[in-house]
Amino acid sequence: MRMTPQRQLVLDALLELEHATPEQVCQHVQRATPTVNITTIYRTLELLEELDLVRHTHLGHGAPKYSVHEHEHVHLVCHRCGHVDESPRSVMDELSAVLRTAHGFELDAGHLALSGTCQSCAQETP
Amino acid sequence: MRMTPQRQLVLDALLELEHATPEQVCQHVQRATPTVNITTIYRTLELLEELDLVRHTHLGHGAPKYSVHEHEHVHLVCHRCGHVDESPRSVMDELSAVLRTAHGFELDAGHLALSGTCQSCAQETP
DNA sequence: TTAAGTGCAAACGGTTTGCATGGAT
DNA sequence: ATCCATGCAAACCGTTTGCACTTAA
Repeated sequence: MRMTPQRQLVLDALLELEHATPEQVCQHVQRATPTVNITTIYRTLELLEELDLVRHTHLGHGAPKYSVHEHEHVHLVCHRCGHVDESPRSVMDELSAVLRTAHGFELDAGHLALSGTCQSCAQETP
Repeated sequence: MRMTPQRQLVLDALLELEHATPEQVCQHVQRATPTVNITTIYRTLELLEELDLVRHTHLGHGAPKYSVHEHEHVHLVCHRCGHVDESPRSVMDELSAVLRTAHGFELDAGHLALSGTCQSCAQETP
């Protein structure tokens, strides 16, 4: 693999943006180098993910979010306001164990988000 | 609301198919009535969801799955083979309580799937 | 001089919109 | 006469593909 300027830019963007859609990564990269094409963003994200440098999470609607593969956490998406909160992975430990024994299922807590109603939205309609 | 033939067909399809994408619902409906347009499927699914007769779940990639709003369960999606298993909602009770106290987050266990590796895929690469 | 990386355009799957027609009240 | 529901076509967003051009090994 060659660490081309484009690839470095994508990685830099992810380090800065924390969680970003391919589209957002592209915009960020294009501020520095406007010629970079979104196709390259997609291809680079796929590559970086194969190298385990990057992960993506499906938040429910629309495009997935990419982030550097560190500090894993669980995503809590509010389906009313769209706000995304985070919780340490450890909150899933118990569930993880249950699913393993009951289904033989190895949970990957980071990959899919949890959906629900966030605190402030829940207060609006008590 | 008027229960038109099209709407009844969509509801019937969901009762029969259990979990289906809008596309799959459409194909099923069109076997009985080929003239029904996919736009109507989308509009009807949205309507039925507002009436709480129907729910949709994001399984990660591609189109969401719709089902009649009964016997709620958690979806376990294998990100290797794509297989979807189900688990009773109660497996999330503990997590649900933790998220409520720690984040004020009201978990909606049915709406988003859990991602991981299913039993048979896990055995292939032990 | 071969292979990998890129940009561009075009296709794609899934979804939404605008608009004109049709039926039920 | 009005309004809701439908079909159709076109636009839309996010993503992937094919292909030609470039560049580094």
